[in-house]
Amino acid sequence: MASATASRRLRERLARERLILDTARRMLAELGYLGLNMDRIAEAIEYSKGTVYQHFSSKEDLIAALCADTAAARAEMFRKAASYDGTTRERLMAIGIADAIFIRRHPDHFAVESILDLSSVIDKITDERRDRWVAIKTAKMDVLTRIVQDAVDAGDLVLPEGVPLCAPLYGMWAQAVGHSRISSMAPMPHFAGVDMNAVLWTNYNRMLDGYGWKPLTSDWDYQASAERISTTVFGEPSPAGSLT
Amino acid sequence: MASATASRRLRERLARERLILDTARRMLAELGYLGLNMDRIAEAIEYSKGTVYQHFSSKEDLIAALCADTAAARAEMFRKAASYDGTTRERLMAIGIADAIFIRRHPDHFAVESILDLSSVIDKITDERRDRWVAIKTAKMDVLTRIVQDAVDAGDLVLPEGVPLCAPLYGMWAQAVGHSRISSMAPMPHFAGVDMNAVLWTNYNRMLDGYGWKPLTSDWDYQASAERISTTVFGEPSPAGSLT
DNA sequence: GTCGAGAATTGACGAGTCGTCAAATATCGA
DNA sequence: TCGATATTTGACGACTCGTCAATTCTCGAC
Repeated sequence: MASATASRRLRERLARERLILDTARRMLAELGYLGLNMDRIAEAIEYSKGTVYQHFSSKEDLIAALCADTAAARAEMFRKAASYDGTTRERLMAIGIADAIFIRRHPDHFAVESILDLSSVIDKITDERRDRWVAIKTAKMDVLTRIVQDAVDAGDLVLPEGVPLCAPLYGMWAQAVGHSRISSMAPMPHFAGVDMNAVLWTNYNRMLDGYGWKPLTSDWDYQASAERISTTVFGEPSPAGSLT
Repeated sequence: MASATASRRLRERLARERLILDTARRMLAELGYLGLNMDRIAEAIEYSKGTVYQHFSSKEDLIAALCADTAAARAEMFRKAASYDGTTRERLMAIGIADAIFIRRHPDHFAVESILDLSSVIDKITDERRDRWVAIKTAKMDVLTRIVQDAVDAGDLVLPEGVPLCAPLYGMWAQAVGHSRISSMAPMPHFAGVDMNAVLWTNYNRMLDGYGWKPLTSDWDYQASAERISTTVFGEPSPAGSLT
């Protein structure tokens, strides 16, 4: 039965790929991009370097795989969050909460992703992996765009003439990206003692209030929503801090 | 007269440093971080590699110098913008405009800065240069915090209990950072045909409206403000696009 | 004009890493 | 047991970084 052998082979291959990924993730967190070393990885997993290159075409390709690994988990959390049954603004909030919980679960994901943002790095990964990477991002945007569309259809949100559907999303996305970058920089004295995570949430709400996305903060207890979403969808306490 | 010789020496040294920086910037834009090569720089400027290392202690140190180079120009533009004589919200807007014009003038600055954000890279630069880098960032935050303080003092802005002064700044900063990062990624189909720069400005205004920072968008022509600030302070057309 | 001490410049070199590939080894059905 | 096929190996070539002993240059003193 040839297929039994083939299936075992595949299983072993996947297990080894997992081993490489886990080892690389640990090393990357510890030593950074420049410290990550293919020879050391090979040594750590007790295979030769050639075998590592059977799985990943280059060091950068391996990093991209690390990224895709957590990004898949992130996309799944997005999907789950989007199915939350509430107002359109609560559903958008659910995505934000999904992301915040994701960050709590995978604190070093964005440090890895920021390596890939260097154009000279992304140029070195295989085409399939790059395509998959773009597909994941696109799927997330689809989920989000759908929520805005629903809000407009339901009359919760009225976008002024000339403002595209993606505008409020873009505001949240840019803030989330900026937040994760700033968090990974050297701490600024101006932010000492301030819960920047709570500030991020405050700013989300201020912006959506500015768009007039109903129900407004003044008419709804979003603190309670955050707790409800967190526990219902993810079974965890809210990551949003105290909203204002 | 020994000082004449010394002064000429210094001048020559500075000129060569300029030459190295300009060459490196061009190469970095063209070939990316991984493509940038100390031997090639030395060859291009027609000096030896050892001489390049007289100026910069490592490849990463050179990149940090590139960054500091434009960052100094940016800080100067911030300072100029902050002195604009208008409402507190216009003054904040002036900073945003300064930054947008800066991006227009130095389109590849953030690509360079993002290299430095990799922790394993910043670890390799000299202490003085790192300190200078942090000092520039801090100075910019000082300018901004001052504007928010003035707004609160003037009664233009009332921050709810528990919201720190830096909150609205953080929202703008995070969006600016996120925007520059997203812009340098592979283009998303959801944004095709949309002027993301105009969207960024829309979002700034929505958020500040959400904070109730007076005068609100509904009571003031910020389009006109943008044009006025751009021409008055920088003698250039507004980079904000059409605001909504 | 010449000299020589000290400053500036050079580029060969050691160390380290990436990615390859011919050779060695392991697997598995006949 | 055997041989064809799949898998693994690690020595190797190519490349880059950063160093430093050797070389060249500079400039004031005589």
